[in-house]
Amino acid sequence: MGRRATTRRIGIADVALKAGVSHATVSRVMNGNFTVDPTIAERVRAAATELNYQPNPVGRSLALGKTDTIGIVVPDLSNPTFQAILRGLSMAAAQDGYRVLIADSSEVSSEEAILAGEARRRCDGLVLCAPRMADAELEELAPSLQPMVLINRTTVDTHTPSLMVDYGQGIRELAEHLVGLGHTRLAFLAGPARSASNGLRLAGLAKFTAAHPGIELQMLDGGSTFEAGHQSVDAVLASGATGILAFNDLVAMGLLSGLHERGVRVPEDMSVTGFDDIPFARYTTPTLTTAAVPITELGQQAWHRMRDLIRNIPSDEAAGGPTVFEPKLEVRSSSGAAPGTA
Amino acid sequence: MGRRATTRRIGIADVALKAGVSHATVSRVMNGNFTVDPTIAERVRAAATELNYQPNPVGRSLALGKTDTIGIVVPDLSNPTFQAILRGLSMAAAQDGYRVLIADSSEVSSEEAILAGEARRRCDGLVLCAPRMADAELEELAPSLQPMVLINRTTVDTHTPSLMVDYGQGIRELAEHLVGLGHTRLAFLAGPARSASNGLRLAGLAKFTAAHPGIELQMLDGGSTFEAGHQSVDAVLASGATGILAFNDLVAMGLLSGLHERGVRVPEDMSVTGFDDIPFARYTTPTLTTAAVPITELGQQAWHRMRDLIRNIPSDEAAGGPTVFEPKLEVRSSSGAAPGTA
DNA sequence: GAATTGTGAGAAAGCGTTTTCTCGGAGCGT
DNA sequence: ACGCTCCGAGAAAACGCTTTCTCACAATTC
Repeated sequence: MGRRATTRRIGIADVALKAGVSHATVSRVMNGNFTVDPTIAERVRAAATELNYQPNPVGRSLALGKTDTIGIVVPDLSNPTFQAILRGLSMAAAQDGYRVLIADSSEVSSEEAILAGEARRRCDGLVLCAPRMADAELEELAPSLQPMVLINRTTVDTHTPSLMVDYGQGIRELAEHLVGLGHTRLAFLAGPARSASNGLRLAGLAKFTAAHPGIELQMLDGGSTFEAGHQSVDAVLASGATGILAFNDLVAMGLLSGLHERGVRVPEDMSVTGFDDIPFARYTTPTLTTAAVPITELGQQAWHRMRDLIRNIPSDEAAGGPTVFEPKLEVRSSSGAAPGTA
Repeated sequence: MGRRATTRRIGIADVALKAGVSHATVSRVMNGNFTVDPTIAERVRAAATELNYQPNPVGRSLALGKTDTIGIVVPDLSNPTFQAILRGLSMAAAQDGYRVLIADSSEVSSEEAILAGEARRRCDGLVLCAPRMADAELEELAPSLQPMVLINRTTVDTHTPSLMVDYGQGIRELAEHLVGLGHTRLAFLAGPARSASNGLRLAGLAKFTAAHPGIELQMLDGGSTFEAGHQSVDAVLASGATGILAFNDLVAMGLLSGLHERGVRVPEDMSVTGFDDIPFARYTTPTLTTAAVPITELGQQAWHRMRDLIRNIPSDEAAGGPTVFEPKLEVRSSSGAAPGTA
């Protein structure tokens, strides 16, 4: 049995004793059950405040079968995208009296499954961002994680809400934007190879090239970080491209920084675009043209889906497939007319 | 009693039944208690894996009196500083099998106390970042939140570990750095008035001015965000100062961006410094001179202190006052010789 | 005035674990 | 062979709460 090392925290029993009633009555009073004589209720309340009684949430959770907590699994907490999702989720959940437990898988996909399971068991639901997890594993895991909301992933079973960002469309719009500025030689600074969202971008770009046979589009290896962008300066310059589509804003910023060091002017000599529209994108020099993803809102939506799942267990109005967020082209000053254009 | 709406999750009882033993034995096996006949242990393990049994952490927590979870209260999850603390904390705690529950007070200091209490009750300990909370309230709250680790705050009672950043020293070094570059007219773009860390910076600057009677230092109202920095361009230009000490990197970046729009060259016409050395500081244009605070490490340290608190309840080796982190001057290219200097 | 309904509060049964207590039985010494 | 110790496993209590069940007592009705 649990040994409480220190002086026992004061519990419902202490209040009951002090008020001269039973535990049950104290519980009823604390939960606003009105089948209690006002006189007694007052006495209980007085005792509770006097003892500064605070119900133990663990006992409560055990009895109620719920924890008022949801978990979120993210691959990397240092990534602004996941920070924003977490923030949106946390704020929205807090509005409804729920807390958020975080689990950072550190990009280790084997950890994702374990962390997800552990987090789920401690919580009433799970928001899963697992971009690297294999489809098969996700599919297998999904049933045991319900209720769950997926970010940028889907399962075949329809009752797992899914929030997707249309990266393909976004990157396409950015490419079109560059073409509209007269660029004919483009390069895509790709993200991590096994990233699901990178795959979506590639698919979008495939459509783009199909629609624009005259435009050259090179694929450059990159990554998802500042450093990756910074280190790819040479490759970018060697490519001869004048319009660069970076995997995301971080990469674009790294690239911007590297180009500045090399004396390459943006956008006069070269145009650079990001993706995500993280808060910093507005304040780079030059300010960054990007595709804005309403990430915080996405986190918020994740909570709303989760809330629906938790509340009306039978209702399944979200069966209309994944909710898709369309990125919005955000033209700033890192993109401009191609060199040699009037 | 708790009604389980859906089909009951499989519990210890199911395993016991299948293995033909008692709950107790299953528990013993699951916890690696070796006073169990290996034959039976194997049988139990087989039953457990076959049923895919996963112990319910809530029941476990109730029995054990611990949750293997710690809480962190932050004033604003969109602030990179707190994101970094959270990350360091979360990663370090995960190493030891602990999880992190987050509570964002949204800068509402009245919320801080309530959130802190709620989080604490659900967890084994609390890391508190409450820069706006009144000293008296903190002092009053502290006993009920133990074990607790404070960030950038202290209590009079000595057994609450405290992690402090020496903002005063950091801002002083930045100011000295600017003076060393020949600047004689400086301005400090202050942070939120009630912020504890802003107070520390002001104290540091007071020492600075005392030591440098010949140097002019103006105090400008600012804030703690990009926007604040961006909006203070006019005030900065009007001040006539050539060396600007921004409250933090965010403000510095906003200012940098605003100055660029106005055609003011940095560092040729004006030097700008930040504070914190957030990851982005390396990639601004120009790269930002700042005082580096090892924030992630601070989060990590917070966990280590917490771990000590949780493990050896009596031991109190940390009684040597708060741990102070000294910011390290990080000279980059946003600071340079004062205009008109050889 | 006796039977019936209603009301409010205590007793007790969970929720799912861990751990103490207890006890049957095997092993050993005399 | 008897008694003692030791060991392994089941019974049961405990963790702190919620909620059903139950029952005493008061209030109504015929």
